[in-house]
Amino acid sequence: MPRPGPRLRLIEVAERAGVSLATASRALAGRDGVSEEVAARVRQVAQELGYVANPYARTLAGGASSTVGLVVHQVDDPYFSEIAGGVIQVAAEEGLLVQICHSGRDPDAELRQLRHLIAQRVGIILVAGSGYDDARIEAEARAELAEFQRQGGRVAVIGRHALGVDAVLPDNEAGGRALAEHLLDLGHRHIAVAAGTAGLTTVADRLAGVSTALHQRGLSLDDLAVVHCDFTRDGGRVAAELILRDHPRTTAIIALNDAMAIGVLSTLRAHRIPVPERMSVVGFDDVSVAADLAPSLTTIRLPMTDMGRMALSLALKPRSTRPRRRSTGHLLVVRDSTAPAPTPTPSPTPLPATHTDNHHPATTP
Amino acid sequence: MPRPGPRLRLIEVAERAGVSLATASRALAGRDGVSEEVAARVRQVAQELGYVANPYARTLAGGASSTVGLVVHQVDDPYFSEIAGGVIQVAAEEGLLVQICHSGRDPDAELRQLRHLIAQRVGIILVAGSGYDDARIEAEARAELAEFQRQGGRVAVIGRHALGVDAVLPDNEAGGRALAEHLLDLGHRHIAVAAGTAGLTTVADRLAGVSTALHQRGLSLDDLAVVHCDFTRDGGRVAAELILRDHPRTTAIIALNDAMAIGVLSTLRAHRIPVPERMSVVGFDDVSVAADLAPSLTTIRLPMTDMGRMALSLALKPRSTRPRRRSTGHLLVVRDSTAPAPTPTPSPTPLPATHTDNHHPATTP
DNA sequence: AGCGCTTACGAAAGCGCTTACGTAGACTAG
DNA sequence: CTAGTCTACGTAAGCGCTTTCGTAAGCGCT
Repeated sequence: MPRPGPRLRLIEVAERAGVSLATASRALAGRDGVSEEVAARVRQVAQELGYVANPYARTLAGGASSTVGLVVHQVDDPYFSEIAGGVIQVAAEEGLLVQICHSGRDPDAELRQLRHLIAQRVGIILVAGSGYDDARIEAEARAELAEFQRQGGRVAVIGRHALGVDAVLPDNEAGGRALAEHLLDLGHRHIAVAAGTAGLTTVADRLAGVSTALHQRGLSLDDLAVVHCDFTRDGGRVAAELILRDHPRTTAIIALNDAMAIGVLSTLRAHRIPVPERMSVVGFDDVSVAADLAPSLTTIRLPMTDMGRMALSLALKPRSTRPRRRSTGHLLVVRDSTAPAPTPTPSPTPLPATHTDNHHPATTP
Repeated sequence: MPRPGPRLRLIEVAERAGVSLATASRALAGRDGVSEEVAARVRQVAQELGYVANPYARTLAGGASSTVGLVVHQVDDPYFSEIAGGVIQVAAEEGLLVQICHSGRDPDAELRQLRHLIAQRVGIILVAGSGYDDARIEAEARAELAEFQRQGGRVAVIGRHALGVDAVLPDNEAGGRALAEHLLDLGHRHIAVAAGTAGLTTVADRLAGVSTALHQRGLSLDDLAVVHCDFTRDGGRVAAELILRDHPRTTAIIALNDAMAIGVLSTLRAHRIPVPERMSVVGFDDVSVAADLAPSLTTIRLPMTDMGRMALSLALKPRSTRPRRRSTGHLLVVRDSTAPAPTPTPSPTPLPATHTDNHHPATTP
């Protein structure tokens, strides 16, 4: 088993292979200008010696930096940790390093992190998480990233459309529509939305989908109570309290992500409101615990891990003239938290919930 | 607002401040040998220009690398993502970068990642997650880390004791004991353990705690059914199936982490076995969803985020002669998944569960 | 044979920083 | 007043790599 000595340098490999430093470098980088025979020998020696190039020297000397910077809201949010998992998988396959930093869903902090990553000369920047409804911030971020790309950096984002770079776009609008249609099909007419902070584009997009569905069914938006709180579990708790207080006729709550849905369920449980018999609840994202809640959560499945993989794969391709876009697709997963709307005089035996999937697929397929 | 130009170098800062390159370097690094007056001027200029040192050049030139490598099983496991969150917090405060890689709970992969990080010349290595009951692997890892430290690297681990480095040690044994005592107090006498893979030290330690508690109460281990499966939710599912099949008298299941507990609950629900009325279930870790499950999960709370913070803080201190150890402490959190053991002839109205905490504390305190 | 062209390789110049080492000038000591 | 000691700073030598440039050899062509 090759044990890399204290500091094994390329020159050692080169000498051992009987070639010059330059040739060894070229051989290992797969550049041409080296005969296949010599290249093979160099690789062989490097392998035997367990040589790993010093990335600092390599980058300093002008090679592309092999580290990818990933900006997320918080890694300990399941949505982002799954994305990060996907990114790390691909990075490992490609021999890249992943640096993770937090934006804390704060536009200014995000911009700072972006600048920091650029100053650190990472080769690839990935930004995950909603954009902001703030023209100044978005413009600055856009300019910063454009300049970074002009200097050879590669960028991809997940879930934002206004940055002029390759993007993986979750089906927010379509998912919102599917959620609303599902509830409408179940007969709900008094629907409330536990929405995240106004100003997040993800929130706006999902909400737009909900509105569209209502419109198409000829319902006015007056029937829709929208409550904006934090885009977190605690925000969901607060939102549910507000909905119960201000919109007592509500029979279904759409939480715009699973974290909020968990908060909503928690509040409903505290108020002893049976779900789904008296109140249906839906979430969005399908984080892995959604299937294990009680009741298990009807939600929109987004392929978070794949989104992470896709984002890095996009960034790895040579840059195209126009920004690429990849849609994620989505899937309505109906579980136990939704049921037909209660009739004004509640039926003694409520119908069982429509039920297509009670268990989450294995986490390690 | 300072916008770092294409490539702003230290020499520019030095010239602008009217000093030499060396002086500028010393001033920014806070070395002495520079008058406070000059140092202040240099810092001032650097600030104005938005100068950020090129970390590759800095590291190559012999300065300590400012990146910390974090090895976890999987970031998308809540246990590890919370730890990672803590590490990232401290890193941000200290201006460090965090590189995350996966070991996949595979000893060989972990060793590879370790070597890779060392080859990448990170300055600090943090390893989170159980150790392995494999003398060869542990010895190799130990040797690798010792050599890394000999060359000035800093290391801290979370949850492993055999590596001869600073360690943050979760209260696995004590937690296991507390769990078992809780169930014994509730009158359970036929207890089963859904244990993770044999060979993980975390599993062994927690199990040891359970055994100790049984012994102290004068119970033989024959009353304890231990089933080893994967240390994951799916492992918990399988374990529960086996327990139901092979140990039908069981009235309480100790899952050695929350992931397994979630799997256990899932299987019990599928079998329509009421929890906690007919079967009590406990977990370990208190991941943030534990409070939101149905029933909410009685478990041992470990301060994962703090563990991450502590680990990096330890590594940041100058190395001590003997490895430091920090215990995490633990807290038994009793929720709704545990209740008194059912009497052989089940009482018509089972007692309500002991109940001290039904809600998880806010995620962003 | 002589010319240009290509191919395979080596020599050497940096990349942007840190840090020995050298050297003024300002002291104290004898 | 000279020798020794600090202190504050500049000069220059790398850190380990990539890459430009130069060159010798091999090829086909006139």
